[in-house]
Amino acid sequence: MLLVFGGCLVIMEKVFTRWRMTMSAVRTRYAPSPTGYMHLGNLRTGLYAYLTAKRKGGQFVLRIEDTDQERKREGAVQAIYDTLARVGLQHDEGPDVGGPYGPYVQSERLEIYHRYAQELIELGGAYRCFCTPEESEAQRAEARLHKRPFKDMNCRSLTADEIAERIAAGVPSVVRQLTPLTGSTSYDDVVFGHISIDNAELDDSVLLKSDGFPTYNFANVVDDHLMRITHVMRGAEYLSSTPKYILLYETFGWDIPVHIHLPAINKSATEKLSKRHGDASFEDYYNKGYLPQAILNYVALLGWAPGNDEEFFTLEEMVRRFSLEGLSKSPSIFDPVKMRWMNGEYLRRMSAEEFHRLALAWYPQGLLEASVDLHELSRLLQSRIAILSEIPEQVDFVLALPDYDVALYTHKKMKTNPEVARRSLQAARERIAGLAPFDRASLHAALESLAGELGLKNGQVMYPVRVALSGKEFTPGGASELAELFGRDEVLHRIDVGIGKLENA
RNA sequence: GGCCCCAUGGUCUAGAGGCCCAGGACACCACUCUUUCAAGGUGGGAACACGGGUUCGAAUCCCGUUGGGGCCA
Repeated sequence: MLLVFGGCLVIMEKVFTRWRMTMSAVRTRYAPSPTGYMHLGNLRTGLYAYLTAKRKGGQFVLRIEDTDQERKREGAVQAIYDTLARVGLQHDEGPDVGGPYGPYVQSERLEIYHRYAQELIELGGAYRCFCTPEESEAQRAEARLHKRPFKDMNCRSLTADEIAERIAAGVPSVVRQLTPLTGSTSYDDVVFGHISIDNAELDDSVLLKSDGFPTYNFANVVDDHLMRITHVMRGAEYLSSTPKYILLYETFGWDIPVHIHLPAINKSATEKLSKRHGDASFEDYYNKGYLPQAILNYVALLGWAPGNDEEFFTLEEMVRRFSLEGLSKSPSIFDPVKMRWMNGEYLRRMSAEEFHRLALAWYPQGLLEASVDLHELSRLLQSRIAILSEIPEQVDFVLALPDYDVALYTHKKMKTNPEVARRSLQAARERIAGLAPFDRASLHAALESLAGELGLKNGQVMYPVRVALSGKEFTPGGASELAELFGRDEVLHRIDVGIGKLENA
């Protein structure tokens, strides 16, 4: 009778918990480590966390996980703020903006972890371990030999007196999670479904290090609970250690948040995105001339699908369209080619003025001072580049005519060779010298009719002129566009150089 | 090695038993437009890892194999 009653209570409590979870506002957090760079997979996790919260009108919290003091880097926190600001993921609470559940930097929460570690020990969920690193290592090796997880049975069974004695003697200690020897722990992940593991398989991992810092294994649970996080989103690498966190929540008697693990983003089937190759971080791409919005958009699509064929979304649209059902469980490979295409697409879709404003930062200094219509140059460039960093190489011929080879004048499809080119250039020079007005349309018309008069194809005149003006095989814009850009004097000069080359060949 | 997870074209994915001899996008190829190259337009090749079940019917459900990833070392 009592058992039945107890069972009812448990069920009621579960129902109540679920009810409370759905009724209260969604709170998610983004918890990067200040390592100095923002991994794209990480950024995506932050994005999804943001979307999950905002979709339901909830809060998005920024927490700095700096318990790994070795990986900490100067200026890294600022870099996190900068990146979030650039992509538009505005946090409601965080170290810089404050909030009711601070501090939001883990290294400033050490007493909190100490307090809860002590409580956990009293609740039987953890124990003090006095083993030296060498002793622990030996035990671990022993456990491995027997294919058993590591549980420090010696320290687990220390009496209160023994513990007090050692503490009094100043023996350094760590706090380890006390994982059950029997039974199993399970939870339901939104993406991966039901995850279950035998408790016997769990390691007694360190919760609090001897230097007083907590490990991720402990801090994430304490903080997520204290910060009222309702939906935990993180990389799938935590999928199999989450049962240990569940155990912690249960021992403390805390509500278990919804867990959402996200598959990794890799470089290839066997390689991860690595910092070394400069292909892993937001900054890498940003500095290469990729647009924050394009990066965010592309990354959003790695692991999430809206359910239809759309693939261009502003952040606001993503907030509206995002749904956890669209998350996929298999890891994805970052495709730099498609990333590049998408960035180009963003470039092409923006207004000419907006593009020009961005392009300005990539023009060589000399060009900014030259008497060249940069608005016009930008217009020529807009459909021809996919990344802003391609601008310098595209416009290098504008300031100075390269020393090119006359072989350039030979083009099969255009039906030109040095002979034809020389004839065309000489005639074009004459025609252009007296042309008025000197603009693209009249230039085009003049060269076109010139071709007719010479009995040549348009390309047989246009192509040599374009080569003479640029000294390059490919250029943004054709003969008339470039001529307009340069102005008469420069055009005549460059054509003369071309004729000179052809005569000496 | 033990445990957990994953599996649609080269890549990102749609697909939640019949609408699928599988749709979209990038990439690739061809054609087209054309004053070069792009951009644009049109078309094309290309996938349900394998083997067993379940079912009238499976890419979709179950089991196994293979491959891959993660965690613990």
